[in-house]
Amino acid sequence: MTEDPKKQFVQRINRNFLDILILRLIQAEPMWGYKIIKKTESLFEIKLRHGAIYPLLNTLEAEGYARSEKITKKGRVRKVYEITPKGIQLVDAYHEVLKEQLEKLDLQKEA
Amino acid sequence: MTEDPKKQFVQRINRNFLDILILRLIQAEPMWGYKIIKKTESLFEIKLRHGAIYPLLNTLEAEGYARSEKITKKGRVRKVYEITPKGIQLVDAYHEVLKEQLEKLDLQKEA
DNA sequence: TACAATATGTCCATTTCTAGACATATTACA
DNA sequence: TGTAATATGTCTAGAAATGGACATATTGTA
Repeated sequence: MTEDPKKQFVQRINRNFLDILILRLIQAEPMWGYKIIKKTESLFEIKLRHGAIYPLLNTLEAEGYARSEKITKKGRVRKVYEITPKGIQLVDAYHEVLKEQLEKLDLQKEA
Repeated sequence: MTEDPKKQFVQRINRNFLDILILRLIQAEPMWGYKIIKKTESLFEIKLRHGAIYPLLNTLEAEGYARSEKITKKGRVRKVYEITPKGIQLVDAYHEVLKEQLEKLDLQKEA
């Protein structure tokens, strides 16, 4: 019952801002869906469903936040994604909002 | 519609972490549902539905994150909520997670 | 008198999301 | 040979969230 609240928040953040998580990961280093899943597992101990990841990657590309290139390596076809300038803008906007939120709530505590 | 991405993030955060938003507001200053709605409007330019706020406040109290006191002022019955130690713990956990997330993603960029 | 604002609450149809199954193909390894 | 791992994709039943209506009571104001 008393589940670790921190772990729950990690799950909530990654579930609700999965698009941002993906964009940040491919911003750090271009990668493909399967690797995003593995990376998230090792970084955050969160298992992403591939049934959620692949459609989302296609959506992000269709909306211009990412672009992909098919790369065949040892018979494995990978769709390697990289972030676009529009995607970078989105991630930056997200960071700005987080900062603003924290600032506003700090001011409140002072008042 | 010039879909301002920052405004959209504010909405997403406040929608998905409404419980945390409320706890932070009542941590800064004890208040009641109606005031939370007005405060959020002025602080974040986000309109919260009272149909979402009131049941959530009751849930937060039932789960021990907040406690309330009925105060009648000029014929207006207000349920003034304040945060509990358990609620403070939850907000702290949320902050820690946010910090950790940012740290991990900074490391990635260096790698 | 009537309408806006303050204040709290429930209910429900629609929409959206989630978990997980179904589907396919190659490589690595015991 | 068979199973695990790599790799990408679709589909859907059930769960959850959303918007907004319904409901009630008081105060302030035009």
